[in-house]
Amino acid sequence: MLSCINDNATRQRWVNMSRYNHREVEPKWRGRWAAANIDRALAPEEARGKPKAYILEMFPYPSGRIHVGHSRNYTMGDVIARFRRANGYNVLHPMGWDAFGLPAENAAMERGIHPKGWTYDNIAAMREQLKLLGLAIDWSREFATCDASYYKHQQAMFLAFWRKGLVYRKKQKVNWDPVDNTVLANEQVVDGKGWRSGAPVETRELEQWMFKVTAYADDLLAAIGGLDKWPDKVRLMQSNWIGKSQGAKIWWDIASVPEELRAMSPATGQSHARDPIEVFTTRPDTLFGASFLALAPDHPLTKTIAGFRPDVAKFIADCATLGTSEADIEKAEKVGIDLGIRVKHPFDPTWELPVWAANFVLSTYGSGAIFGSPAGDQRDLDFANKYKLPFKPVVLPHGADAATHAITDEAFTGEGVIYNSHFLDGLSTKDAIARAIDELVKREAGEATTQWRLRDWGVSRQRYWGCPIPAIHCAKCGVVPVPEKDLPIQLPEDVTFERDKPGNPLDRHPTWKHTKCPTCGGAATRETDTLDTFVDSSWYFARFTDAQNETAPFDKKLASYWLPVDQYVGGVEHAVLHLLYARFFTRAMRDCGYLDLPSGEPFASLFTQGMVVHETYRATRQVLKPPSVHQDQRGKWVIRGTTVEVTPSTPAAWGGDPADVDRAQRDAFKEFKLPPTWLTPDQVDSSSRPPVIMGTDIPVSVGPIEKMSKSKKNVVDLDAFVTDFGADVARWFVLSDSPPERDVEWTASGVKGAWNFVQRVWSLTEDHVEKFGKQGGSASPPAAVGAAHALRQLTHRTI
RNA sequence: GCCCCAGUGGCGGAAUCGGUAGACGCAGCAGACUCAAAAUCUGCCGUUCGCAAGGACGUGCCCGUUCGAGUCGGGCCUGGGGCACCA
Repeated sequence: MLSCINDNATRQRWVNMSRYNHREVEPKWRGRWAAANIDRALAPEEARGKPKAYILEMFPYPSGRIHVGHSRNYTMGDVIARFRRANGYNVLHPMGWDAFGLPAENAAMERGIHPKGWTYDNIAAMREQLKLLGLAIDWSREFATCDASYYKHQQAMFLAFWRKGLVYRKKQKVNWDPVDNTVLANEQVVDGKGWRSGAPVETRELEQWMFKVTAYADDLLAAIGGLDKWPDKVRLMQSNWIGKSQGAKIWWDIASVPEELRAMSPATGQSHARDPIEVFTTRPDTLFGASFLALAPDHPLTKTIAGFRPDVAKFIADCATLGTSEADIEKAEKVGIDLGIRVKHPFDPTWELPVWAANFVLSTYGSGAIFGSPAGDQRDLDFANKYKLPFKPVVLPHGADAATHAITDEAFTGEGVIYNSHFLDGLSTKDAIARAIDELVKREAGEATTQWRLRDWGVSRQRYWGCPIPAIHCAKCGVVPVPEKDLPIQLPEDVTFERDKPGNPLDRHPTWKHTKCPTCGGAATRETDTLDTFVDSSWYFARFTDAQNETAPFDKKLASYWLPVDQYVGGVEHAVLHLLYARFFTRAMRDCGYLDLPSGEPFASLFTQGMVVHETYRATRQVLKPPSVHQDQRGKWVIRGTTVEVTPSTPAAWGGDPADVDRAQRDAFKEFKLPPTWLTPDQVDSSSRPPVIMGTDIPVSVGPIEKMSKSKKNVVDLDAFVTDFGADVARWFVLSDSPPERDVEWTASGVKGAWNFVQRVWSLTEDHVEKFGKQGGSASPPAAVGAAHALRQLTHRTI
């Protein structure tokens, strides 16, 4: 934008106009930069002493079109990349596409198109839009994760992880839609029902592929301390997610069980009628306040009881309709059922406690069983009160009187002095925990233990549009890896997505899964699960360092030169999962010999940018009459002078389908309904209050200011904006309007400010050139196409 | 429900150690210049009472610590992100 104008005629024209014409300037410089190839990262041996700088923004999912909300992330990375280059760094600033995922299959199902075509079409459109922004990106390294040339390396790495013992198979719960006969993602479960079928969701257990993230739990936690260029909030979220807690395992001996359970137990070996129940607790100091044991609905013992108790079976089924989302499970009303088992208190064998199943106990944490100590835990207290289970307080807050302190509706979760607890009386919370564990060990009723919240990563997806898992199921040899020479296992393209053909298209494909066992040569079937798309994004940053490599995921030397990423920029919504998985994957790649990176940390510095938000607009429901409504070129009924669609009501004289009515009859429509749909900002005139539909006086209701999203239609399309105002206005606005880590609200007044600023900068330079003329060599170095020239422009840009 | 973050004029925000709340900017309004517009320049710009001088209130809410709180402590409220199959 500050670049001098070398072309005299053009300059004269603009000076006369005295106005910055982005429609000429921006394409011109984009073309020059592309021709000079200034954005190409240098190979290490070319760099000759330049320090490296790897700048990366979280790569986009190709959902369709880019709106100005997306542009902030890339603009921030772009500014850093240009600044580093101007400072003499060898900069790697690449771009690619996180291209596998559910939306492509949804589009395929809804519109009868192929996920592959949909995805690559979107990529083509979005690439052109991104280029309009004039980003300093090394496009020679572009790839999409759905390219077989990318995922074949992912398959090879999967096999390497498998050999290293980081891959295993395990039963996992999934959401099952009994009508569509398909596995549902959590977002596809709405109020406990499948989003398409509306049928109550069931949970099923499937044998799934797992990555052993917990093998690195200690290191993933400890290394957070060294990530000093990460935001504190992200480090805290990661620590909490890994969730290391010290506590105790306690084994509760069985006192009595229902007759049916005793009868079905074997005389020797493991038996639910005899084996103690294991629970994990961080508060063994409150053991004397125990009131009950609670098991997860899918605890093995609960399931066994359900075998002869229909009420327990129904309880399990009811819990299953909540789906697998932890948020849904914990928000549900706390309910439980007495399993008819009694256990002995570890410190007093004459004290018997009931064993319940409860919907708030998670089978995925600890042993899937807890002991309830109601006075010290709100959930336990609510549960005890609801089912009239007796309890007593055992922690006396500092300053409280033991004679009068009582717990009714509100638990006391803080620290204090233990009382009502025999040998623990008078101890502090901390001392009582140690003392209780000593006693448990002495009585062989428990032991100290470390518990992690972090679970292993289930990577199996029963979906088509993902990376095929390179495994073969053989009746004789079991599950065997695909030999590396047979990679890639490519997705078949002749698949169908009709709704009435349920399940995974890979699984029902007539030929694809049938193959030979690589071990015995007998008939065998391929694994039809594909990998979680988080796997694709767990190593793409390494692929960018050597994106064209055909024989390996990347050259070890190149990856070791560029990694770690010096500045990673992305949304805080990825603060836990994506970043944690990438940290795991990098360690796994290191330990499988792909990478020379002792720390195993992929991102040295992280920045989480704020969102771009915008007002939302909704049409207010009303009925319109014919003159204000007409049919546009596509045959849709719209409000005259707008693109807002309305629904024709059936004419009074005709009772059939409106689509069948002939022209004359259509003109006879008496009424059109404007439903309360979301409206895009360009359909709304927001200069009047209340805002109205553009070109009409129909009022619009203004909704909350939200993150720009397709579903709320509060998006400003990038193409149209750049055509009207230019990329620099868009870039300047998203950078200047608000601190980068905070949200920025896209407003007309903000755009005007950015526009005025760009104009002012332009006229400043224009005036300068007019008054003082060009300063010969210093303003325009002789080697105008060389790096010096580019560097000078970038310096100007960066100032 | 649990974990994390944010709340200050019309808007973005500033106030670095507890010491004049609203720097700076955007938008807006008024004026100058201009045939006119744009650009530029000047002025006004938290709410409220007042002719004015000046006063009162004011940093999401309540309570506390302090001579003094946007800032420190406790308790809330609202909005946003995440909760392991959206990406």
